[in-house]
Amino acid sequence: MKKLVTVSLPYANSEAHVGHIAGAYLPADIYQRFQKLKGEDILFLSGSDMHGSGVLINAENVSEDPHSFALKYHNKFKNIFTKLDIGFDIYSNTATEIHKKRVHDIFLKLYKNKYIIQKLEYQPFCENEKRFLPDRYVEGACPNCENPKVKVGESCDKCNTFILFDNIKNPECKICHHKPILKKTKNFFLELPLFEKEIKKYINKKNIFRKTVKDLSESYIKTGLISRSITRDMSYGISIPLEGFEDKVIYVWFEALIGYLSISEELKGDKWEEYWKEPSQTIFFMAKDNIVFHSIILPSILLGYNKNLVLPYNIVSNEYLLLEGEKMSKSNNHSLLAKDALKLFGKDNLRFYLALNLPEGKDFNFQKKDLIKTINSTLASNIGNYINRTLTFAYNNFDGVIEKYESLEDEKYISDFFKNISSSYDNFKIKKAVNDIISFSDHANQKFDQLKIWENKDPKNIYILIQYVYALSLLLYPIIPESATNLAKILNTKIKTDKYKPFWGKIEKPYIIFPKIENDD
RNA sequence: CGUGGGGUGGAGCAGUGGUAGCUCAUCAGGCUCAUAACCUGAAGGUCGUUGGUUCGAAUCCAACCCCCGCAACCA
Repeated sequence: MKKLVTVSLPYANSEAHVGHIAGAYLPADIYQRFQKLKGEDILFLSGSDMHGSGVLINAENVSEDPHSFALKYHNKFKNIFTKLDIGFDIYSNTATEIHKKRVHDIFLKLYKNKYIIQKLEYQPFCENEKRFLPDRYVEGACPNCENPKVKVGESCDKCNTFILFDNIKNPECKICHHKPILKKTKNFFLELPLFEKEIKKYINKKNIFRKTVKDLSESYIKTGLISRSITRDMSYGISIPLEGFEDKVIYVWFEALIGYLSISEELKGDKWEEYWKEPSQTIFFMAKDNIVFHSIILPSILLGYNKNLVLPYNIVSNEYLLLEGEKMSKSNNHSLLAKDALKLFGKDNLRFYLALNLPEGKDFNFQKKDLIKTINSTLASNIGNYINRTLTFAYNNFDGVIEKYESLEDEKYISDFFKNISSSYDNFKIKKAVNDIISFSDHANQKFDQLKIWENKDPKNIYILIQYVYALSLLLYPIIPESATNLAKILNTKIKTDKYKPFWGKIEKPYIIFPKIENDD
């Protein structure tokens, strides 16, 4: 079956940190790797979001051209994903011609169908700077408590009043402190209320959604959907495909969502729609702040554009990662970039630790000390040591030759276990799968003791024990592909299935695949 | 009543109606094939508080307490 697996597009104005990886990219990769093992036809994609004021402002700060600035960060993302074995079929960006064409096509179609309409509205404008002022560029005093330092679009720290341009006192331009005026401007609006009924029905039926996804979407919809402006007075971004709007661009959140379609097309050409139509499923991984874009706005765009396109089959969101007990923050220099974590711990140690602790249900506190402890006690001492003691024993006592026997009890245990894991993955319980694999390794270690192979040196026993090693190579592959592949090489086999079948044959000289991390405290 | 999440043995977590679980740490045994690794057993929890629903509540409901995020870079 065809499945489209995507991860939300990262904003090309900063580098990936461990939170990005744990919150979205790693769980998506593990999921898609497993599905590929099962033989599903997976298209796994993402790409950098190249536009938006965040990119523009950051680029201006360092006096760079916004496009080359974004491209620089795009390449950094691409590079770190490759280094972390996030196995995208395509990682592109939203600055391509294909993307622009698709956005224009969708924009015009929605416009023609009156799902996008023009509205005149008044926006704060600074005559001194000769520019429209986005929300937070207008400062003033709170209308309720007179607190002199509030910004439009935020809540007052003191009394929690939400500040609007309509109610702020003594407004001034943040840049030059002149008083802004209201100036008429024409913008385009996406008429979300037209989709409200269908979206409500859609979300209601989606029992596969995690609790947060459902709750957040429902609470967003509860108060009724409102039209949202999808254009901005800016020079950087995707142009509006109508005459007379050369000084405006399409707002980034509208166009970035379309990236999923255009990037599909970029890789698959004319066949891209096959991944977006029945019976294909589309699955979106992201952190929790992106939920409503995917559960409400993307479905609305799809409904308005082409009724044959499927709505998201699942939206898999994760909570946040804390670092050493505190929220990550660049300005406080409290952040761990993915590339630094990679250097410190190594790819598979990092992947394994994050996978075991994915913030699926609640925030997870990433601690370096805990990582070292966890890797040493589970991946090295439990799983790694089991693999090593078994392989070494086979190599030293049986010349690495595993003869075929039968052990129905163990073979059944392993097959049943595989079914369990498969159902965990299919239900997007990735963390549970990783935890279960550790229990599997526990069971294998117990088996080793019970069989007392060092006394009897029975070839049937090594056959039994090696079944667990082979099983581990398959089980670990989605989580730590490189190490699992190395293990498969020792076993002289290849990883290409999610099903367990009895294993025998000649193995290569083993070595320690999962060394401990030296603690240099 | 601003809002979302969370409060489970020393630490980190799982567990959404039916005898409280896992990993680490602690203690006592065992084993020696292995990365001083592995196995067995023990101790340790009034599941934030109070009240309610129920034959039965960590799990459902209500109220309250505490912690974290919700201004900016930022998933």
